[in-house]
Amino acid sequence: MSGNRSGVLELAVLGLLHETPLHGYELRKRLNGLLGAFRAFGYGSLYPCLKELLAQGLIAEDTPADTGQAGPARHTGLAGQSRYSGLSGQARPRSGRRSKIVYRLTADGKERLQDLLAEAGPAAWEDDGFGVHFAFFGQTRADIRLRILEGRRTRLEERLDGVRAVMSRTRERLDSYTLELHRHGLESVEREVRWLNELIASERESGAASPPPSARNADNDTSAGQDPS
Amino acid sequence: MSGNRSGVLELAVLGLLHETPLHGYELRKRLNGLLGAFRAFGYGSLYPCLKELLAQGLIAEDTPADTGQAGPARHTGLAGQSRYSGLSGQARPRSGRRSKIVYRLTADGKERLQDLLAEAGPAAWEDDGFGVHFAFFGQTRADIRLRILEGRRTRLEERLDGVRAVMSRTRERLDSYTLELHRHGLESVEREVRWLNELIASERESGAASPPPSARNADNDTSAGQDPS
DNA sequence: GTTAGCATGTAAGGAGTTACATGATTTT
DNA sequence: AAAATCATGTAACTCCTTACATGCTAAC
Repeated sequence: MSGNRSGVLELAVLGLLHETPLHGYELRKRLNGLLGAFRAFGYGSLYPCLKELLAQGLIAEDTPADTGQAGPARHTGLAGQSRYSGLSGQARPRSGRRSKIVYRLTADGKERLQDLLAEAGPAAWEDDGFGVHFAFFGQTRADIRLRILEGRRTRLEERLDGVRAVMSRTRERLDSYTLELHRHGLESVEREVRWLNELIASERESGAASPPPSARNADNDTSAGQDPS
Repeated sequence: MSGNRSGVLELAVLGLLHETPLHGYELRKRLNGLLGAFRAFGYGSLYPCLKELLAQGLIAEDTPADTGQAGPARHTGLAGQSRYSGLSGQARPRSGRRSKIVYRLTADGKERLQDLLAEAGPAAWEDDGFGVHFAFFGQTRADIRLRILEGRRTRLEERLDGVRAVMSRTRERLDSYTLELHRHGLESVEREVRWLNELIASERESGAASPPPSARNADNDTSAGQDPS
């Protein structure tokens, strides 16, 4: 089966494109802005990902005619119908010549994004996955947010237990550097647990009125509408 | 060009085997004890790694009290030893055929380990690499330790700069969750920088007498000697 | 007498990474 | 006109993960 891209990148790309259509280069900058401290992607990761999302029909190339502006989508160029098919023979048979390729979410892509955002399992608790999911909490249902935060906390607490067990079991064998590493690691994890506790508390507080379990699901306009402001 | 294993695992395995010969199963437990909070490996990673280290001649199967036959004594059954003291001791089978394959470092392996420990470049600054290198600081030369700590600190400070730049550049575009993610990430990194500062200070203090640049290199007992029972 | 834990592996593949290659546009 | 930066891509590779397959042995 072809690469079932289910990693961090897919969610990040779909999430960003849900906000506004973008071309690859700009997308990468926003990506690294969004993920900031904890993850960075290069073009060598991004473009193959876009290629495959395109192949799966989750995103589409935006033809110059239909997006008026959408931020940096200025294809002022139109520049000389130069050679677009150099070495690899495959000419890009799209209509207007443009130097940028602007991608937008398709209806399928929006659906897929919703699925990913509704995912509250392991993929959303692990280090990387959690970061991206958290970054898109603004688009995530309140009950899912809570489940993810709690799942993450549980995950970290298991990790704490494991480390503490090791530390007491093998106390005398560890040299001082290893010990210091564990001490610091433990402290970091404990700190993140406290952070999660605060977030959970504030989620519970602000979401006290909203019903968690109801099958609320109301956003899929299949129509193209990338609203042109 | 077989897989030039240059990742976290190689160093961790060589480092652990330098302390004492071990078989795979036990090795993995120590591995996950050593790396504790920040990394975990399964057998599916460990055994292929051992296989390749063996092929490269960096480790060797230990034939304890070889009872004559067996050539390549791969798990020839009927190990009749009494239970060894579980997890704490390395009192292992002192007689008969083993069902375990005990690995030890070869001379080449020791050399390779020294090379890896002397590495103070990017591989030793990145998240994973740093953790392992730090875990073996006890076997690392003092000047290398310092270089690694400083390199790591520089790396983190660059990251801080990057995130801060993004945060001020795109201030109004970030929703509150993304902002909170960045805030927390920033704080975590700042905390690690402070930790590094303390470590660096204490390294400088305690190592003030030792000469940093001298090519001191002094440990190779090629003699084996495991099975202390 | 069957689970639970010890012990060793392999095949397939996932999720990117690195290094490279090329051109267009803007700035100096 | 040169340099910087914008912009898009590919091939090969790395390093590990998942799922599977197998058998021994100790304990309940």
